[in-house]
Amino acid sequence: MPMEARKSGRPRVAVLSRDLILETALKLLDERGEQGAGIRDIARALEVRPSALYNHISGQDDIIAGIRELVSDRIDVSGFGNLSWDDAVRRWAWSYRSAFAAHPPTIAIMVVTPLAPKSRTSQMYEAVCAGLIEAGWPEHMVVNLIVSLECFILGAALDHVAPDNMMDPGEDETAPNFVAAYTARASGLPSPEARPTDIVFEMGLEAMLAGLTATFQQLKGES
Amino acid sequence: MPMEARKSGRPRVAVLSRDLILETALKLLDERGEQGAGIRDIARALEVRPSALYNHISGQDDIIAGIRELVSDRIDVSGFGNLSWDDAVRRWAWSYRSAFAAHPPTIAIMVVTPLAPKSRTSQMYEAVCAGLIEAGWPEHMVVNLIVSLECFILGAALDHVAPDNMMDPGEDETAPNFVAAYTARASGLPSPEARPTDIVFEMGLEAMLAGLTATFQQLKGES
DNA sequence: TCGCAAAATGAACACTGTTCGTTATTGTAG
DNA sequence: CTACAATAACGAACAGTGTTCATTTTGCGA
Repeated sequence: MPMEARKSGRPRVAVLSRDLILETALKLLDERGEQGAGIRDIARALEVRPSALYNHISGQDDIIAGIRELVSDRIDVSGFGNLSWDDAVRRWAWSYRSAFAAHPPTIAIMVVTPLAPKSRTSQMYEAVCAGLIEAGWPEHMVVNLIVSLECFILGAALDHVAPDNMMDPGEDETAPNFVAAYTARASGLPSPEARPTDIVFEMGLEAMLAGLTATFQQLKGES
Repeated sequence: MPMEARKSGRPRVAVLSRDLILETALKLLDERGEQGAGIRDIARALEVRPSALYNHISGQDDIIAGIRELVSDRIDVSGFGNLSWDDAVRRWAWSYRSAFAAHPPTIAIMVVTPLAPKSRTSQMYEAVCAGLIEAGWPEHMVVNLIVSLECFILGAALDHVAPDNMMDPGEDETAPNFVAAYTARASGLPSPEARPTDIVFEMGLEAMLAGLTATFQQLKGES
């Protein structure tokens, strides 16, 4: 750990690598959120100059795409092939939400960044596809099913990082039904430390799975 | 429309207003997307200096929050009180997705920005709450129901602005099921110009509504 | 050993959102 | 009507962002 200024020129021992940069970025995201994980923050944490990072990554978008890969590793696909398809989806969905809720910036980028072939994210999709096809879902429906679940999951991940009271209507006398419903919601929580976002996620996921299960049984009934 | 440089000091006729700034920002977002709608872009479009905007808005976050209000106006709540609750939700959800898909930046901010009392967004929630409560949904469940639908809608809005081929696995031989499912999806489109995101949205929404309808009927059966 | 490539620092760029001083005009109170 | 405070524009500059490119130093392969 050098206490003096590092010399210009190639170091004797490599200081940086792509993986190190990505792991540092993810760590900063975890600790400080989006605002504390910029190029300069990462460079400072690694005790190099910001421009040194560009020898290993092409830019900030590259960092975010790499973080996405790291986060994808946290998505639990172990249920597919071992549990019923809907239980496997439950496990996948909860772990998926949890993985991305910790890193909101990756959500917007993930939705917009083309998938790199042979990436970890690609392998995650492979496991889910294989599980659903094996369970009996028609091939042409599987990707749509995954994406629609993902829409819900990613929206829910964003919801999970928002403050719990951000939808509080206060004492708005122009919105009496909204106020009453919001108040009633708080008194309907199973326990004081329960997060509303967990209730929302379970409600939405179970509704989707119930609907998909009905579709699935209809398809089985037709064949 | 002055052809010469505007003088320093208060103008004889007001040049700016909060509404004008917000409408211009929304227009730029529509035309150029997020990258073409910054403070300097708005100022340039209105032929003033960037700092002049700060007499009417507190900052960029304020602009985005204002845009959110304008976009909320485009959400169609007319079905509530006039249609069955699930048909009203369908109309709301499709218009909601459409309104926000055009302005991705507002999604991230909306999820994180506390709701201002008596705002248009608040009125939108009031209409939805009133409709669902009138239809018979228990008060304590209504907000959770709305938020879970919103999670899906906002995720789907993000999905809708992404390129259609961003999930293309190409010829990845390590992901055969994924490749097969992706290929089969393309051949399963109802028409060549159909957007996959519309299929996804309908599939997910209908699944959620089917599940919620089952829950609703269960609640009615219990009472 | 030599030459080229890699990887670090250094210097600077273009751009962002924002603050605050100056200028010119309006609005309000006496 | 006058004086002063408030308003709203421009001007100048700030702090911060991601990035490029030149220079320096070292590793690696032939």
